[in-house]
Amino acid sequence: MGMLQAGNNSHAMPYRDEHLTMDFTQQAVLLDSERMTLTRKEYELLALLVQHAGEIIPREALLMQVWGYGAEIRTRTLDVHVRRLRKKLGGYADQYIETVFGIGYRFQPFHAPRFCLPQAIRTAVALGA
Amino acid sequence: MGMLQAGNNSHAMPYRDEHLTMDFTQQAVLLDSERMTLTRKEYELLALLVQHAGEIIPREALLMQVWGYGAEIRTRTLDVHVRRLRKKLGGYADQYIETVFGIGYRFQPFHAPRFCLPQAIRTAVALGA
DNA sequence: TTAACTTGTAAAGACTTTGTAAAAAGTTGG
DNA sequence: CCAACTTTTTACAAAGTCTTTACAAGTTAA
Repeated sequence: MGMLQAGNNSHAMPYRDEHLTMDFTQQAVLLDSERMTLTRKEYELLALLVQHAGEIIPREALLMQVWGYGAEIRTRTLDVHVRRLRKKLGGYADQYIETVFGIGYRFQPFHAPRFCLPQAIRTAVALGA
Repeated sequence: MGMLQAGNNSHAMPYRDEHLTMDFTQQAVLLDSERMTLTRKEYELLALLVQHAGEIIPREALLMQVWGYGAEIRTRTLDVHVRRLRKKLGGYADQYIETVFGIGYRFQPFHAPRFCLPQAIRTAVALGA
């Protein structure tokens, strides 16, 4: 259902749009064909967002999945990491990582249509599943 | 799955890119057509990295495969060997041997702008999936 | 509008990991 | 045994990562 999958998704299908490519097997990210070097936490955060592209991921879920924090922990480290990610995404930052006030963040594929299905569903549809 | 193969890979396919050639049968390495003389450990380290080009190899795996060390052993000998390898790779060192902080090292083929995806996935991508 | 709350940002600190040079230890062939 | 070469250790230096702090800026609801 709405649950985020836990654990290692290194076998997930690669993500690709006009500017961003993400290979979860090789833990490699390209932005306009240039290698992006991300720290581990940055990578895990981006991976989680990208693998749920189009979905709002609550702060709590991110802190849970990436940091293992429970709901009681108060920290600003997520914000700091989002900021660094955005910086590394350059001019596309605002396009890609959207803040959903009071809830969390959402990754949007580049030039996402107004109504956008999550990556997993789009992939399934494209494959005729 | 993600396991590194152990043992002797002298029969593996040779590696070749714009600057580097590696023949595992003859244990011969050429850098810009010049023969590179590597010590045994240097050769084994480079061979292991090259045979898994594009993949991150954890320090532990390298220490296991090349040195036979277990996870408990603390040593800096891997770093020293990487350094000497890089020195012998000259100006291409940083291009070829990437440090993945907190994890290990990764050999990248020269000018590898795109991911090397498995055949099945490349086919799917090519078909527009 | 204002008060309460949420997010953005810069900078600093604590800590861990990696790089490097040099010396010590181990190995090999003559 | 000696000399040359290879490998490992040692001891720091350098670099990287993550978190917190403190405050600015933005958002919402009354």
